[in-house]
Amino acid sequence: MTDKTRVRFAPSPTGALHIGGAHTALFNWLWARRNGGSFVLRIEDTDLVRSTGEYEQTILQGMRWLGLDWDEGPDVGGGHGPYRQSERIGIYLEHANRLLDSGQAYREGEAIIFQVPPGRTLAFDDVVYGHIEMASETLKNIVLIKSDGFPTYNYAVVIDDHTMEITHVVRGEDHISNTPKQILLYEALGWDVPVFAHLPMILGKDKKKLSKRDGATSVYEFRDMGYHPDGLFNYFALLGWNPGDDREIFTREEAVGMFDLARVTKKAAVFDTDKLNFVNQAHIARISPVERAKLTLPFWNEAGLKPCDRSDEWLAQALELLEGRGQTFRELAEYTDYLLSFDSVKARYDASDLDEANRGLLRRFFAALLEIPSWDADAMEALAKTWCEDNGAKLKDVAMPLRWTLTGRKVSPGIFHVAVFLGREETKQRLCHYGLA
RNA sequence: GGUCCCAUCGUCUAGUGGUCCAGGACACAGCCCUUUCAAGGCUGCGACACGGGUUCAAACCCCGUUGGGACCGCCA
Repeated sequence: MTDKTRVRFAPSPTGALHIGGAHTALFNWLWARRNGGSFVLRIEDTDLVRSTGEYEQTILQGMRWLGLDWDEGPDVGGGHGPYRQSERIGIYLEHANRLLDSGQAYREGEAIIFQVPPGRTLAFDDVVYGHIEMASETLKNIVLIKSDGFPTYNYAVVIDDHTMEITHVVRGEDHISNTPKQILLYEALGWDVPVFAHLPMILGKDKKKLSKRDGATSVYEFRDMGYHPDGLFNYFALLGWNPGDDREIFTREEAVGMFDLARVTKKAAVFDTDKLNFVNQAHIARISPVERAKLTLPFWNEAGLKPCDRSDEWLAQALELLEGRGQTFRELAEYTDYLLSFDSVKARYDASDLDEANRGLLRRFFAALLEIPSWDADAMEALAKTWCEDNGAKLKDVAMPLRWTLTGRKVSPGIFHVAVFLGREETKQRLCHYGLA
């Protein structure tokens, strides 16, 4: 016997780790860590046709990426195994036979079916949804063991949660209707019922269940789009829960310290990419420049920008130039492409917007700029301002063309800071390429 | 169809009978800053689904309506 909190996440390996599953896993993890309890990972692979070992691995990797570590599971073992339902067939059969012997279940062909007793009120007090009850006559008899010898979900989940000594069953709201059936089985087996906490569903923009139409649905897709696991974690935590004050940006550890199942909300939540982007941006901002560069590496590589030619320090500084611009690592890579490669500039800009009058003015200004004694942003800006004043021009008349020739874009960080980062020689070469120096 | 669940700004939410002509965040708009875009600051827009009760008093309690959703599989 133990009074230690034990929770579990029990995915079936029939696909990647999707948003709903990740959300459920995260809340279980939070509750386990908050209480110093154990987080158990159980694989519900009794659907022979759809389950694969490959998907199981994908789910495990997705959880690791999100930072959800488990204490017991198919890969790490533990004192309550095995952790794959397909390896627990004997246990299911043993208890099904007990039910057969006591006359509470009957055989139908190869299957074993539980006889639902009439006149019973099945009630439980959900941590999130409160008191819920259902009359037993609204239930059909429950198949325990299928003709193929494998247990059904509603039966296996009861056997497993009890034998694994799960104290809190934290799962999606779509299981509320299954709970009365499971309570019936707990009682028939003579077992205590665990605490139930159902979590609100996560919906797509159309307020329907998330589907392919809603874009990314597996956590891997978020990784590949450039989200930081801490950002996704933070956003998921905010879906159906809040700390009770105005804090919205927090680390995993901070969330553990604040989490409480009693503060979980009941209403289904719509997944909002805008808010996720905001939260992710905040997490990108709080990590160190070196870490930021490390996480941006794959996206620079993907864009063919050869970050390996640069030092870690150089890459970190390139990113620091962005000063908060960019909501994903993918955007960080995109917004710094001109720093790593002049080719990306040439592909975007051909200087065809400049007429001879413009070029004349710009050549005179850039000549002065390239001669500046100290290659420093403040000095450049000061020089540019006085030069423009003396020549009847506006600062943007020279700043924008400089921006275009250096970055190939109409928006960028402060252009003199870009020039400083690029260096006097590179700046000169880019200006020369466009015939402006 | 049966059973169950849900219902505050476009979205995430605070709110558990008076302190709420409803607070925060994202998004959106405007202003400031400014060489552009962000970031930051300020301002604005914007909700208690509807109808009945209960009460001196209701976003909060009760009933109904409407609208969503889930489950009702030898899927999980």
